[in-house]
Amino acid sequence: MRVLVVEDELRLAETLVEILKENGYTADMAADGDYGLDCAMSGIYDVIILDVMLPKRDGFHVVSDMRKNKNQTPVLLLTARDEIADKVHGLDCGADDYLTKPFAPEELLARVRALSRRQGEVVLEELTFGDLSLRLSASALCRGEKSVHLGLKEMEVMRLLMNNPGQVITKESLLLKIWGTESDAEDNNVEVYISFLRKKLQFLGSRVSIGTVRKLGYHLEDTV
Amino acid sequence: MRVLVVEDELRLAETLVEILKENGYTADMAADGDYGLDCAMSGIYDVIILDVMLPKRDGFHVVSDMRKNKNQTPVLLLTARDEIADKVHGLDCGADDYLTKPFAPEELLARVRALSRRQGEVVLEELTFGDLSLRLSASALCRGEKSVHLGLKEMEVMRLLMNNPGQVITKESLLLKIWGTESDAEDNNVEVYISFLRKKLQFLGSRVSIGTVRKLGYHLEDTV
DNA sequence: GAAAATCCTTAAATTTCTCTGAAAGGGAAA
DNA sequence: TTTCCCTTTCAGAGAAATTTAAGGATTTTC
Repeated sequence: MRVLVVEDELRLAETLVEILKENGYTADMAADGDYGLDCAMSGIYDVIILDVMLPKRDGFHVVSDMRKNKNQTPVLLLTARDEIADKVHGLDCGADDYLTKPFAPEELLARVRALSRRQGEVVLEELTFGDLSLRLSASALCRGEKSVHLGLKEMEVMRLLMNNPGQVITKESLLLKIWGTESDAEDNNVEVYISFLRKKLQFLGSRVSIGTVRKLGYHLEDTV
Repeated sequence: MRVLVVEDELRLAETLVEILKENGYTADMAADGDYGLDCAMSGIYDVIILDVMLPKRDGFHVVSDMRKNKNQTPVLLLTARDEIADKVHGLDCGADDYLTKPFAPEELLARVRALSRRQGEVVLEELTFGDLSLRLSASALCRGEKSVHLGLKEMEVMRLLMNNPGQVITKESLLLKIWGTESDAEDNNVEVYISFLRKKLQFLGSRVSIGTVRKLGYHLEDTV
C-alpha cells in the first residue's frame, strides 16, 4: 500500500511519512504541487495526501489536473482552515475526503484506510497492451493461455510501463517510483528487472517487447 | 459473521454484544455516531445494529452517510419510540429494518439473521469450490464421504477464500475481517491457519489447494 | 576506429517472507 | 478443578525475491 504525501512543510511531511510507515504503508514525499502532480500521475499510489497550500501549484489545482487527466487515485486533502468553502471547493475539484490540521494520527489513518479500501476494490484488475494482460491481483502476466508469475518489483515495473503505453519511462523515474527516494538502488537494479521481464516476455512469445531508448529509458513496443 | 453494535448506553450495548456472541456472531462496539460510521465504513461487517439517539452523529445521519459513500452493509435501526415517522425517516435514510426498544433477544436475532441473509452475501448453508464443500452450520469441510471438523477461525478463513473463489485475499484483509481491527494478531497467525487448512485439505485428498502469492496473499486453486 | 559511456545478462550473495512443528495460553464444559 | 479444544506464540528451516557484482555487448564520442 503506497501513499504519496504532498506537503511543503518539511516537519509535517516527515511526521506524516513516519506515521504511515509505522502502520505498514510505503510513503513517498513531494514538496511542491508540480512535482506532486508528476508523482500522482504515475498511478502507482493507492492514496494521495495533499496539502492545499503548496508552492508552484496549489492542492485544488493538483486534484483537478489529476482528474482532468483521468487519474482516479483517491485524494485526501489537508487544509489548515476549517472552512466549509474550502471543503466544498476541494470536493468539487475531485478530492475524495478532507482533513483539517491539526489532526490525530488515528484520524489520519482511519481516513487513509477508508480511502484505500474504497478505491482498492474498484482498482483496475487488469491492464492490457498488445497481446499482453497484466493481472494485478494474481500478479501474473498473461498472453493467451500462457502466463507467468511476476514478483512485486517486476509487477510494478510492468505496471508503470503499461500505464503509460508506448511512452518512454526514464530509469530515474522507475527508481523513484518503485524503489522510492530513500533507497540506494542504482540504475543497474532497473536494468536487471528489465532483463527479467524481457525473458518472461520471450517465454510468453508475446508480440510486445520492451524497447530501450539510450540515455532516456524504456517503453513498450507492440511489433505488429 | 461479524456484527457492529453502535450504541451509547453501555449496558444495552453489552447486552446486545453478549446475545450476539452467544449465538455465534462476532461483535464489536462503537459508542458514538462518528466512530460508528468509521467502523461501518470499514466494510468488514455483515450487519450493523445502530441506535438512533447517539452522541456526535445520530443514527439517521450515520446510515445516510454510509449510503452516500456507497457502503451497502445492512443496517438495523434501534429506536426508543414506536413512531411511524421515525421508521419512515430511518428507511429513507437507507436503513434496512428497524426494531423498537425494548425487544426480545429472539426478535433481535431473527432480524439480524434476516438482514444478513438478505444482503447479496447470502448466508449459504453450504459453500462449494472444486470438490470441496464447506458446511457452515456443521463447521465441517467435506470432500465426498470424508469430512473434517473446522475450528471457528479455520472456518472463517476458509469461508473468505471460498466466497471469493480463485481471488487473491491479502493477509491484511483476512486479519481485518476475521481478527478485527483491535486484535494484535500478526501475519503469522494467518499463516498458521493457512497451514492448518492445508493439512486438512491434504487429509481430505482434495483437488483444491491454497496457493500463495508472495507479498499479496492466498487464493484457492482447483488443480484440474 | 578506438576509447568511453551506457546497457545487458547472469550468477552468487543477501535479505525478506513464508511455512510448520511444538509448546504455551485461555476459555468453556464436565 | 480438571480436561479438552481452540488459539496464539515462537523459532528455525526453507523458499523466493531482491541486490550486488562482474564481465560482455552495444552504442556514442572523439
